[in-house]
Amino acid sequence: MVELEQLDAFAKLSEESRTLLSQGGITRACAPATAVLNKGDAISGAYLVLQGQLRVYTLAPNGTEATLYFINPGETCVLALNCLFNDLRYPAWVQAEEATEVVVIPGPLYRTLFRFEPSIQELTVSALSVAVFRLMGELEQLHSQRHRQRLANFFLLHASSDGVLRMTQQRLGNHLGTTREVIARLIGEFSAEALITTGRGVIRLRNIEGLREVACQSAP
Amino acid sequence: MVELEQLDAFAKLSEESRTLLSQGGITRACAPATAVLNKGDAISGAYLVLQGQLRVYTLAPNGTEATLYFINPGETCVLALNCLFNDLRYPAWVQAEEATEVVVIPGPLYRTLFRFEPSIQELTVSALSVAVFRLMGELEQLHSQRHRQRLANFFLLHASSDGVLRMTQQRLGNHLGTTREVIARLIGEFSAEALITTGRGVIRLRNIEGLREVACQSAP
DNA sequence: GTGGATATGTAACAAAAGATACGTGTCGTC
DNA sequence: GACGACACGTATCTTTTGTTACATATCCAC
Repeated sequence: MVELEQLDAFAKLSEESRTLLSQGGITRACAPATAVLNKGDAISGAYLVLQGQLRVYTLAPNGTEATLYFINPGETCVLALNCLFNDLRYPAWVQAEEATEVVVIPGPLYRTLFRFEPSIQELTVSALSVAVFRLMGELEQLHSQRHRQRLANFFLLHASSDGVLRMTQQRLGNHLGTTREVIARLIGEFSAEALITTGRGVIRLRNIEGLREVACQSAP
Repeated sequence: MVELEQLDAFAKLSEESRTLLSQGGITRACAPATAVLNKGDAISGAYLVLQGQLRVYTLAPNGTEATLYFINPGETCVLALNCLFNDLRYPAWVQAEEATEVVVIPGPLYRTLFRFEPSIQELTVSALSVAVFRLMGELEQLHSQRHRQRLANFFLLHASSDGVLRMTQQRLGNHLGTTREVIARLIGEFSAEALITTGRGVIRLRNIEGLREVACQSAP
């Protein structure tokens, strides 16, 4: 588990700020699959993930979800930063993927730190930058790729190093913003092409190169 | 036309920084419809739009464009900021929509200003924040709305106050990330429903309320 | 006004994605 | 081992979007 004290940005802080942070930060544990934030929530502070993974997603009126991005240990939630700096309500939903521990740094404290600590400025700007890049990449993909490509991509990105991905088709659909049936169809194709094998709640990648080809092939 | 001196952030700078900026900023005029930046370009500084409008878009392998966002006077290009702070190549294309004037603030100068001037920190963070919000909105729309809704939305957002939008169907297609034919089809529908009337290179909104309904109706 | 460039209308078809409706398989638990 | 909850497979149908292929219309320059 990552401790607050181990984070890069923390190490560079002044003694005073470090004390402020240690005393002012509120640690919050989130069980897997529980809601952390909902659309419209007021944001009390900056969210810093220590352990686990948060998933930020949208929920369309018809009920289909779509993952916007993940927040990994050491990263902060940019949408929360946004809300802090611009006094807005939270514009999406957040869920804990695994058992997750987050530190909430109260807004006033964060603003103070931002004002005086270069390393916090750095952290803020770079978190926002990364988010812009990720979102833009998503947007570009969504415009130019079919589900087939995006699914192959998802497999390659999220499988563990031994080529195994533990995830149900329903959840895959939620990530890509489509339905289980569509995922099943595509998985059927991939299976037939011997790119993967499947089990209950698990995908095993069998032909990484082939999947890469699918993920990269340009539109017709 | 907006002068550098009239911008909010500029007014709050120290005398010294103001001099630096006036001397270090490079003004660049861009004719309408010309390329300002291409994917892969190295970025020499922060881009600040004084006049006109820049359009940031992606170009899929099959040639279809899709607008990511617009940069209006007084705004900066966040992707350029990204590239500056993270030393990356530019990840998209930029085009001048109208006759546009931009100030390029060289990277080293901008970094210095960012380090010492709260108003520049503010500007940077808020530019990034706004971008994150816009991109997220786009992403959400793209997941949950059909072309029909998105087009109605585009009409409402981009028509002048008297309900006129001067834009060809080809360009509408480029913005929404689809082809002219699809736009023509939808425009045909809207026309038949008396929501709009059309001319060569111009759309006239006839029933704003009706369009709003189309734009807001939730998925089936 | 003629010609070329540009913009639009539209029909017909193909492909992708979404919706509906079941049947089947697998797991844990009682 | 019987049950229910959950996960998966699949077939069919509809809607939406993308493609192809022309015909027509408008504008500008000469």
